[in-house]
Amino acid sequence: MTLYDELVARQLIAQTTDEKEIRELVNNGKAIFYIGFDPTADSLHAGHFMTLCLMKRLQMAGNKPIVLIGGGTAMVGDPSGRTDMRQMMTTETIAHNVACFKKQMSRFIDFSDGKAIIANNADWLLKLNYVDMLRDVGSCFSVNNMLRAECYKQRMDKGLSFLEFNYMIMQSYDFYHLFQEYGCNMQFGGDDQWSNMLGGTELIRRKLGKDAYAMTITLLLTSEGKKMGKTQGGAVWLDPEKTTPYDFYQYWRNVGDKDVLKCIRMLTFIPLEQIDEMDGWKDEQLNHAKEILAFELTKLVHGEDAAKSAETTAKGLFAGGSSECMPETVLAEDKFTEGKIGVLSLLVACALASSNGEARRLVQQGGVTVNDMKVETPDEAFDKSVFKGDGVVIRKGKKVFHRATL
RNA sequence: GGGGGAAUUCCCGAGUGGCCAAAGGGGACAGACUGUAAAUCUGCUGGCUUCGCCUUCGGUGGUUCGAAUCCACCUUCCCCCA
Repeated sequence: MTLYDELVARQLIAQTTDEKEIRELVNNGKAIFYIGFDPTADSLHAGHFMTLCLMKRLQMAGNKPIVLIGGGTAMVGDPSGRTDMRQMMTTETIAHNVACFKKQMSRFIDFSDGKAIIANNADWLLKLNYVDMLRDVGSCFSVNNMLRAECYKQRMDKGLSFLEFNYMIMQSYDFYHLFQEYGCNMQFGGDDQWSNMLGGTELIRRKLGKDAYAMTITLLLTSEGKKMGKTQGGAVWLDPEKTTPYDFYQYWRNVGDKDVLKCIRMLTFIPLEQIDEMDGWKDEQLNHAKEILAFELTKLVHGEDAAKSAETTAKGLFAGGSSECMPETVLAEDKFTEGKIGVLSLLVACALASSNGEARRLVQQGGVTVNDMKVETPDEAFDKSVFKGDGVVIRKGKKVFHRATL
């Protein structure tokens, strides 16, 4: 099976400008493609993960990836998928984020011997002169067309600043620049980037009379239509400091039934034949498929050891027993009053509740268990001595485990 | 440049002088059921020393016994005209 067919089989491809040509380039390792990353946070998140995997697949087939860090475009802010204006970022923050990205990406992309390139569009965008720019590329864009683009349409009554309106032009300029500088002939991106990407191919055609291609990747949505990789607390990060490997594992362990196979197909490197076999799985087996998904992804992001440890921890905890590996809080001396600590303070100290009120509610609703004993009243207090040694295992709800020690 | 409108708790959105910690929905969280899934039902959703008190309704001042609600100025946004 060719690489392109595999991408299709994995349902990764959403739209293409010229399927035949792209197939040809990609399969023969002739694509020099770029994908843009906006450095809006100091870590990549689960949403970037699929993109990184795609880059890896393509690189393994001999194609050359260009990671384009949007240090310049971040100064503008992409309005796509946004109902409000992005917050402007300082140059220092952007530089810091860029550094963090580079580090995380090297896990997926091989940057040795010029097999991949990292570029930062701040290097050329920030130097542009306004009038030159207008004359040079501004004439190639039709405002009428731009306004028809989906990403702008959504913003027509919510407000769209001129700053953001220019995002498409910046992104198009990037492609144009990379085409000339590195012979970059293809751009990939999320499906929400489609119109921005077309802007680039169009600009190259107009300015240089040459063809470049664009392909979008299916956005990974849950069966409810929400973006995958988001939790109430925000994104699922790839940085173990921001989302622990255990939590990362748990996120995938808990995906809905309907989404499991889709995730396995799109995100893992498990051979397609095996995936097809899993396709018929139900109930118990399907539940097992989630373990596979969680394990595979954790392995890819955090390494095999971390994945194993996350798996063992999860199995230990959910099988009823306890386990060594779980988030832990060391209780400071001043949390105790006369050698005791109340449940409410305990929950707050372990960050299981954000306030005493929330802690009280949890207890009243019967959601708190300490060392397998349900806490009945908010007045309950624990003697300092019980925290000695292995400490105390606190369970909030069904899934959140936490250890408190001295 | 002129005219009209908007800003409410995590989000959407009611509320136009006291009965407002603020309807309703969504989300989140907890309980029951389960497979660490989904669906469903229930509870819950500002803080605290919790039968009471304190801080919130874009910002700053003001009117009033009393303001999310009225007035002034400011900020941001939307719509119409140019």
